[in-house]
Amino acid sequence: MSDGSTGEKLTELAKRRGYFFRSSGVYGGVGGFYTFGPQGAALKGNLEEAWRDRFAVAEGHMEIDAPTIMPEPVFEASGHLEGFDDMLIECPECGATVRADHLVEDGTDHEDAESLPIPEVEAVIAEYALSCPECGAGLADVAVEEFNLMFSTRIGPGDSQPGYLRPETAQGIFVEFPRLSEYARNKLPFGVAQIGRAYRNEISPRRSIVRTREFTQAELELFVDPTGDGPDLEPVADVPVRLYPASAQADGGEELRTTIGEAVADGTIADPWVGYFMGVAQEWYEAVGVDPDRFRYRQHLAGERAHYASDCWDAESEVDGNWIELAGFAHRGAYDLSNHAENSGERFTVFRQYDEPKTVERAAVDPDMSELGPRFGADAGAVVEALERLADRDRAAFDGETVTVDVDGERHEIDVETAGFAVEEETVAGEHVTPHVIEPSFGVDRLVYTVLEHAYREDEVDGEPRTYLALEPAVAPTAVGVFPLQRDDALEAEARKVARELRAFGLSVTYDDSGAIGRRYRRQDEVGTPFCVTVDYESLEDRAVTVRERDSTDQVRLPIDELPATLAALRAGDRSFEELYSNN
RNA sequence: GCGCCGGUGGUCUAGUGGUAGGACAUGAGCUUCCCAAGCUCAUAGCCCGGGUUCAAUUCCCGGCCGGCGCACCA
Repeated sequence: MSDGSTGEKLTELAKRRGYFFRSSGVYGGVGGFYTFGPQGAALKGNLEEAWRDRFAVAEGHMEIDAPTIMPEPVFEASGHLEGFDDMLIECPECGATVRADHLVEDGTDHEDAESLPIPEVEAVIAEYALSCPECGAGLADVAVEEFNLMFSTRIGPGDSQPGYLRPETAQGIFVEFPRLSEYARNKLPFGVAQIGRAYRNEISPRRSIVRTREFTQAELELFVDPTGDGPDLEPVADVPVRLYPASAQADGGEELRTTIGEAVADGTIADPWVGYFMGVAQEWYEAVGVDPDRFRYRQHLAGERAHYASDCWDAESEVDGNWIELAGFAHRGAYDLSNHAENSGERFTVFRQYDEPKTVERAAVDPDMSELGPRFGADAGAVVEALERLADRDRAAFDGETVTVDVDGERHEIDVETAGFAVEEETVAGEHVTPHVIEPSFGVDRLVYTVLEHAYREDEVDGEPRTYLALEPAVAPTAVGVFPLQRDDALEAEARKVARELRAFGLSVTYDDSGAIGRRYRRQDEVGTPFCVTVDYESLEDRAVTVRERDSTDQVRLPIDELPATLAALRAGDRSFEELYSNN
């Protein structure tokens, strides 16, 4: 056994045992892409299913499945075309690559260089004679290159329209908001979940499946009324959490151990919805096998927050000595919906009915077009609009005989009677509001990695070293290993029959009859199979088998008849092995 | 993208200017064996391209991939 880090040993185990490995290896591989092997795909699927159960089904939200390729306008609206774009400049002397916009911001009094077009950034660099922060070489006249983190493609042949692989699953939900809102019968709050792939052309993918170019997200977009009631915090109020607020990070302060209820009450977590999901997630992460001692919530620093987020907390896990982001809990405000409304011209609002209809006075005009038409010709429309705006803004302007409006710098005098000015009473039943978005966004691949890393164990059984994965039975990719005690036609036939019955019961089963029994236990230990069933000679007589638990290696004897239901209950967590063992 | 280091069976690794050895794993068999036992046999490897050379897995250059550091991570 090498004395490498857990990360190295885990990566090696993952390769060998079919959890995950570099993709397209026969052609040399390509950075940032991984294939989940048979065990990995099953584990990932189980985690996704667990997420779906908790965040979609148990919360009463809907789930959709949107395309991974979307047309350019979507990302113009979302801000990814602009904001996902880095301006890089490469030093001709030392070869260092630096962000051109950062260079400008540091070296001049420009504060938002990112919004400047590239030629202008180049001009500013030349003007101020900015130099390379690494070696000091002048960077005037060095080309600034654009690098967008989105993968681009063309949709259709010929002069087709540009498209992009989505950099987050969220946009697929936002874009369909009008229809989804209709489906939810326009009642806030409602949530839409999605589990799917997202793509980012990372400059430098690292650390196996922690940072890849194609990854799976599980996201929930909860649409809430900005003035509406918050969540019922009662179910999560007492959930203990470990918080690392922005203030503590800034001044080297301590992490905070508190509860969701207290953190929301004292304002550490500003938004109750964000707090609610942090509480739900805390318990969920523990249930699927994240070690609570290596888990925390870290608030984003002001400069770290995305353009849309007013407050954001990350769930982080500690793996191999580093904290990595597992999930983000962001309040996105109305940012996404109002941008899509503006860019698409569609309505991204929900009508909120007042408890009592309100009566309001409204000033309006009803111009006599038979007079304005002939008088202003093609400008008549603009004149009417000017009148409407004026009526809305300044009723007093209509107090006299005539009213004056400016259209394209020209003043026009119009009879108030011709304008058709009147103040009317109107009954308003409600108003259109753009919902705010609360977004819990989970990285599935990183969770797979964390769950494996936190489950990795080495111990000794009867003086022999053992490696095993203490995965939660509910998410373990293989539920049961079934063996004949030794090679023997009668034992093998019985064991195969047991395996068949367990599979018919919906359990994923590995059958293994090779080598010695101890070796087969170890093999299953290493992939994290929680239970193994061994058929021996006595089984043929007493219709009972040995069930062995992975972590303790304890064994109990169970009737074959009861096996499927008992193992299913053990897997679901409805029964515990300890209880079986002590009753045996 | 830059710098340093590296790339040999499935995995981990030894080694060499004349195409490679081990360990573990895997498969077949023997051993009536509930925690990696033993024995026999078998399968299986020098990242890719170019250069130097009679000859390259080995030396040189480039690429790809990986680790670490920097940068990046809306």
